[in-house]
Amino acid sequence: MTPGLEVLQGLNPPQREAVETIQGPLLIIAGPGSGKTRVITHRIAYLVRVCGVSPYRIAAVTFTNKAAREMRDRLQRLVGGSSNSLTVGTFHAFCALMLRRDGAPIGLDPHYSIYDSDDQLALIKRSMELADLDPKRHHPRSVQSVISKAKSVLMDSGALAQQRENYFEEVCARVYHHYEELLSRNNAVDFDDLLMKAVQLLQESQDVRERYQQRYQYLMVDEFQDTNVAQYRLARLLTGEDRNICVVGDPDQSIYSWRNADIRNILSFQQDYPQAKTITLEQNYRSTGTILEAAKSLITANGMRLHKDLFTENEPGVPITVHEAYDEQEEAEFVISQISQLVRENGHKPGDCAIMYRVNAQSRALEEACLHQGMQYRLVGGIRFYHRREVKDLMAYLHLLHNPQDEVNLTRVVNVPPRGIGAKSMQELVRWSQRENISLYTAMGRIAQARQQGEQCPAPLPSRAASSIANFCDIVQRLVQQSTQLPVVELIDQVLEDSGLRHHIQSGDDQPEERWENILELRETAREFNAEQPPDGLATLLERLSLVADVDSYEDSENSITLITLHQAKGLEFPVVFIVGMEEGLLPHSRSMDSETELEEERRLCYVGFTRAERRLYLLRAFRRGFMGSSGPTMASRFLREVPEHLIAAASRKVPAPAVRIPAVSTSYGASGASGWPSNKTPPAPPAAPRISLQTGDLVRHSTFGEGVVMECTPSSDDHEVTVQFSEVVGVKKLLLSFAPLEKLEG
DNA sequence: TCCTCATAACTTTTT
DNA sequence: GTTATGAGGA
Repeated sequence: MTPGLEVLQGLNPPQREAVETIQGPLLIIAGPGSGKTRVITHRIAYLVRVCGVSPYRIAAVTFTNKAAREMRDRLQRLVGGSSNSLTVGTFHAFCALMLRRDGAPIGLDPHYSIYDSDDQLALIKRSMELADLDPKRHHPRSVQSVISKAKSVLMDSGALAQQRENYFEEVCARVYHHYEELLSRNNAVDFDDLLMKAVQLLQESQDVRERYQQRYQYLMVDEFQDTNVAQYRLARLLTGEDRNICVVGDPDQSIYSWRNADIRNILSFQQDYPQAKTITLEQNYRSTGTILEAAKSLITANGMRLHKDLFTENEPGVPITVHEAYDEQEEAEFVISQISQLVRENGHKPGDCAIMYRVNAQSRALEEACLHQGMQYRLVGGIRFYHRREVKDLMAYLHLLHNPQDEVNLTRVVNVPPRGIGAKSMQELVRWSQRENISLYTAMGRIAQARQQGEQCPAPLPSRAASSIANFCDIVQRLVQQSTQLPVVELIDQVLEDSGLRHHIQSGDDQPEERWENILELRETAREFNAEQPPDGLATLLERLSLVADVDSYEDSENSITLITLHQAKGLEFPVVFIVGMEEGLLPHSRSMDSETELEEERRLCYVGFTRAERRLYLLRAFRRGFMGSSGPTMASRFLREVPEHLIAAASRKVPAPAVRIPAVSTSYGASGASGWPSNKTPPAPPAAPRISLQTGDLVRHSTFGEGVVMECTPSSDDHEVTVQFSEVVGVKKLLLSFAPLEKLEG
């Protein structure tokens, strides 16, 4: 056999065709569990080992760091050491590096800071002040989203001003203009800029463009359905004459349109490259027949879709379990006890099991249940590590040292820990620096210098404030000097000491141990790639840390179950999957329910959840769910109804219509068993009052109207309106559940 | 200037 | 149930 040809072994015909198609544009539509990553990595291995292409000339861009890392690991195994010279990374990381190395033609200083969305928001608020806008009238967040959206389609403020469609966009364009100026004055770029400026660079500098095009002869784009216009444009710009671009995606798993991902890129691709070959991967290797069929039924409810015919040769497996709990506590307790049972009786490990939910807030009840039942768990995401205050503070110091023009980060740390430079002093200082037309950092430098030379403070500041500022400035200047010489870990230690941050955190009364742990974790991360020493160590560290999400620190552990949002679960797989909160308003989310396209995205999200499961799938809902403090009744998710009845375990019950359970006046049926409640016996302690649950079709008895059938049960403010068909004489009555003397009949 | 307390406002998903 | 903001007092 020709050396290297074993990379073709074990591939099915379409997979093999995808691997062997190396010339020209290629679109791979890859259903869930169809071996997508396998195809990408084997295709790269094929290029390197069979076709003799230098790894240096191959780039693979992904959407998340996690995907990039996984790809890198697999390639390492397939092509060995030379995989190091492959370019594998996220769009953002790729752009950040390109801009740092080659950003000069578009006037970018390589020491630029990268602002995350929080920094972005802070700067937008400042821009709104400059534009004389009342933040109460226009929500900074909405402005942020308009600006970000504009950037994602490569519109600058001028373009937005021209193409505005309403008054609000006009306002945003004004803010955007100030925002652009502030960014450039701070020598900073936001996430969107990384893409937009990279495109700008490639468009405007022929030299840079040609260099990159020559270098990258083969480009692969993973999760293509999640790319936005800027990312697609970037991919096209990187693809030179050879047009060896291969994009892989699944429109049915597009769940990031809110982040301006544009499924239409797939259509554009076919238009832009009419000669492109399309290969569809339809065989699923992951899930049981039952799970796949449920997922297929669900997704066919969506309108516009690219046709796909998924199939599997796997066993049908066990039916899907649908469980209806009373509230989220019971839901959580059920899930955890179910997992314990699977571990005891079915030979599963806790690590096989994942619980997925729509919003992070849902993890709380699950965590409590884990604690309660002594189950180890790993929470993915949540309050993100890099968003924690102490972590952001330390990061802000590091950013400041690397880029002293960065006023967002300067402002953030100037009084952390408190050193007597309050809002008032800063306001004065800003005003003075503007009059003098110098940056904040320079202004501070002047004050410090005057002080050293025993001169009077040049700025109109109280002497106390002036000396605090001079002090702070001395510290920062000293650290800036050290930043180019010390390895990053030592620099971090120095910062922690000199700034007083360590003392501040450790002596604070807000969970000092935990916060210090977080600092140490950051320090540990820095130590891990300490191999990259100064002078570039700090830049690399900042770049990486600015672009990582927490999924990256995700590690398998066979003793812990996984708690994860549906979004983050994309790309993962688990033998056992629980999806909780299958309720209208949660999944689909209430903010997506009034638009058909958004609703379809919710359905795709649900589909992503279903297709993560290999062997067992559990769908859960609660009749009542806590909602910002108070709790209220819920309606079953329409997605539950889209799962064919015959795939669901007989023991579990499926709700065809809204059902509620609230305290009732009638007590005649006593214990909870009588209400037809699922058999698990864990009603949480407090609810002493008997409860009644009604759903369409239930038989009830009313003290005056007699027996009837429930037609409908809808929640109204604090109560429930029940429509009941009584005898022909009585007719249909609408009743309020809390007042009506209703009693549920079994049968 | 800084800290405490109260109030409001808000929660989708993330590079 | 949370976190961001504001007023008022030390």
